[in-house]
Amino acid sequence: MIGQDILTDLNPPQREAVTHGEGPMLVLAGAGSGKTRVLTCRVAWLVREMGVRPSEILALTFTNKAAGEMKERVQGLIGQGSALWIGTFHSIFARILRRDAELLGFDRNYTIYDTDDGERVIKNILKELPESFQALKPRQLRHKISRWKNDLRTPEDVRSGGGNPADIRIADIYERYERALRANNAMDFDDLIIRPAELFRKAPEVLERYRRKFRHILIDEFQDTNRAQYNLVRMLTGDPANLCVVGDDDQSIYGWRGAEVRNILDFEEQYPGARVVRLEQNYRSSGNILDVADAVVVRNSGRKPKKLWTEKGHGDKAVVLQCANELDEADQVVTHARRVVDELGLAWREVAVLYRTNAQSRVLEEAFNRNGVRVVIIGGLRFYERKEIKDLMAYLKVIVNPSDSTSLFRIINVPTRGIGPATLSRLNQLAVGRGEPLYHVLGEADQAEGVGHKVAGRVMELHTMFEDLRQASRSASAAAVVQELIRRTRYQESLSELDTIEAQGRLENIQELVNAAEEFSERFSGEEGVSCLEAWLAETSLIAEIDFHRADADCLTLMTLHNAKGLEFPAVFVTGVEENLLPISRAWEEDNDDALEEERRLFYVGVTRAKERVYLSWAATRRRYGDLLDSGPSMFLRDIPAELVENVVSMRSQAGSFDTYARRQAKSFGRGGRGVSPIGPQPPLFGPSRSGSGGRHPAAAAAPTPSGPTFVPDPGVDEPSYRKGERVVHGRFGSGTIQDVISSMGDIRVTVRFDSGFSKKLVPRFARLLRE
DNA sequence: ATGGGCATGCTTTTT
DNA sequence: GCATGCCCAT
Ligand SMILES: Nc1ncnc2c1ncn2[C@@H]1O[C@H](COP(=O)(O)OP(=O)(O)OP(=O)(O)O)[C@@H](O)[C@H]1O
Repeated sequence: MIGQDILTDLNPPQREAVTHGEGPMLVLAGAGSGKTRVLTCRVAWLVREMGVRPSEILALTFTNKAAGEMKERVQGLIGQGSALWIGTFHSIFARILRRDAELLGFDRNYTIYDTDDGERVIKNILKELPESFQALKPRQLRHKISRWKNDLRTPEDVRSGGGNPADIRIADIYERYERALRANNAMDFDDLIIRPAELFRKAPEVLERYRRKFRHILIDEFQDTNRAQYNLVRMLTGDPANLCVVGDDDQSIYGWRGAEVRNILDFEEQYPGARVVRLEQNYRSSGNILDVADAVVVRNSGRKPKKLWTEKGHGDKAVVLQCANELDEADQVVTHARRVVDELGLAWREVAVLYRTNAQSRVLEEAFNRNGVRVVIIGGLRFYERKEIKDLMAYLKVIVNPSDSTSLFRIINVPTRGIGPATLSRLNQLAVGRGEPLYHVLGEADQAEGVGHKVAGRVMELHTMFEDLRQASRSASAAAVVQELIRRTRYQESLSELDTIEAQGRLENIQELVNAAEEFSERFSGEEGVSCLEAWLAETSLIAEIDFHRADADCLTLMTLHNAKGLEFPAVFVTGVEENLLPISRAWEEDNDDALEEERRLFYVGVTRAKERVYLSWAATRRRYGDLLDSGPSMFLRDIPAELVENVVSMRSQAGSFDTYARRQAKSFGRGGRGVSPIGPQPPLFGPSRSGSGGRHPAAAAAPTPSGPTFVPDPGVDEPSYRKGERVVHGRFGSGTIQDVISSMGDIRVTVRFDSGFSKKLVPRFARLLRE
């Protein structure tokens, strides 16, 4: 039978999806059911059996790593594949944009700005605005603007949309931001999705070209596409739409960045006549693991019901680790990781430790290091976000795109070369006066008013260097340019002279960057009209930390739950399964049930990464912002049937409850030291266990403590009731008036209108509100 | 121009 | 609690 080898390892519904002919198709299925495998095999099938040329297939994945793996596997099946367009939305459309950027008023060599660059632009804009704008935070502004862009709202839309007055002011900043990016010949991440749609509208012939080119479009992790991405795909698909999307609404975990689950839920309406394939057999996890994950996610409303089954049997129970604090938790995780590696005969690379926030990684990392276990941490401070790396990249961006003044500003005096703020402002004045980018006046620094002879000379020297490197970059490899850049800026020397441990680390990173450039240069086979350096910059701008993740070193992996999506490990630890952490407390934001549901899905994603064993750990107290936070087990743990779980209570946790008890006693009786009784009452495993946190916040420290000998704290005591119209003071937001009081899920939430004009929904228990 | 000292904000997740 | 960023003194 033809195509036999492609279909061999597929079950009947998978085959149905792989061999589906023309027209739209949705593969909607739970975790580990082989969706990604379907997509890969389908690409191979289209080429081998349907006569589709590789260059006519567009496959969109969530990460570059997933794209690489898919490419590799397809190549294995069809023996070719370099012509395939497989990549992330961002990298594919960055490429498409590069070709026709001129039609949008950008140059082909445009720079891609990351969030940090975007914030710099906003900071610059704020400098030119009156005092009343200065309280706005660049970070939040950038986030807000990004959301608007993803929702396809222009500054005009925001202004006329009848939003609150604050937003209308911010629309001005938004408009300036867009102008600034254009002046810098730069695009941010959102532009990479929005601008192609703009291009297609402006130049229908370009759209037509790509429509004809991409006869088949396939999308993985469809539940995490946003509105702009959906729109783009909609434009590109013909009629009938040869569009195959694959996803799981239960794994939608990027709502906070604009992803729309509705894209997948409404697919059948949007593409009438779409074939829907459901996969129900899970090949990854044992039964208990699936049941644990299901028990939590089943509580979500508005999901497409689905039940996975497995041939693997129940397998091991999930192990719930109750710990005293985050240090204890880390020790427990290490101990059990050792044990499971031993019991199941695993390599360290087959174990993953997951957490909700990057901040949790530090304690875990240290515990593993102490115990001689090598770990690799994904995320947190990313390689291409380190200062020394960003500096060098900024030079390269200027070489490729001289209009990029944001990058030029960044490095014009790094390492220091005597071009101080005064010089800079004069140069800038000259440039602005001429309506040119800063770079253009570097060569004539001696013409600028008030710039000394010596300094002007240095500026012109810098200009010469840029020009030389620009010249060289047309033919030389990226590696050669980087090396020459480092030599001429004396970047390494300037670091070595510092002679600190920190500088040592930075030097190593620079070496690492040179290696990366070399590796790329060897791989670079030449693209029409694109230099090696340009191609390398484009790639590095869109790289994610997870893309580096390789299975070669035998290291245990530490990463966030988000980064774990799409991966699988024999043993998985989901840590910090506590109230306020998973689900995370969002006391400072608008509350809605959607957020809680997304937390459930995050838990679901984490648990379903496990093949054989899953551990769920929680700590009774945890240090956060330097405050001690009493949290208690996550509500998710309560949803798991007892028979699926094995409970382990750490030694310190047993002793710790006594400690806590003693501390409370000491507090309420005004005595220090430990209690006398060696046997403290045990706290209930489930149920509230909170108190005011200590630390630098007087409001919290003033919380009353329970006085009786029973341990169960009285939740009413430290939660004074609030009334509408009452005046309160918040540590950060200042004073305001209570607008509304609601109680939901056992929490009291108040809406406060602060005198500064902002309204916030707050949970008084966390928000440290004081009465005025 | 550097470096120490202080203040601030941050911890939700990232292409 | 930590990291960054700003200010001022040198
Ligand atoms: N028909 C099959 N027979 C045996 N194993 C399979 C089959 N289909 C998939 N698998 C295996 O099941 C595991 C999960 O597959 P895959 O990653 O494609 O699932 P997925 O649906 O994309 O998962 P998730 O949504 O959780 O990322 C992989 O190890 C894969 O090799």
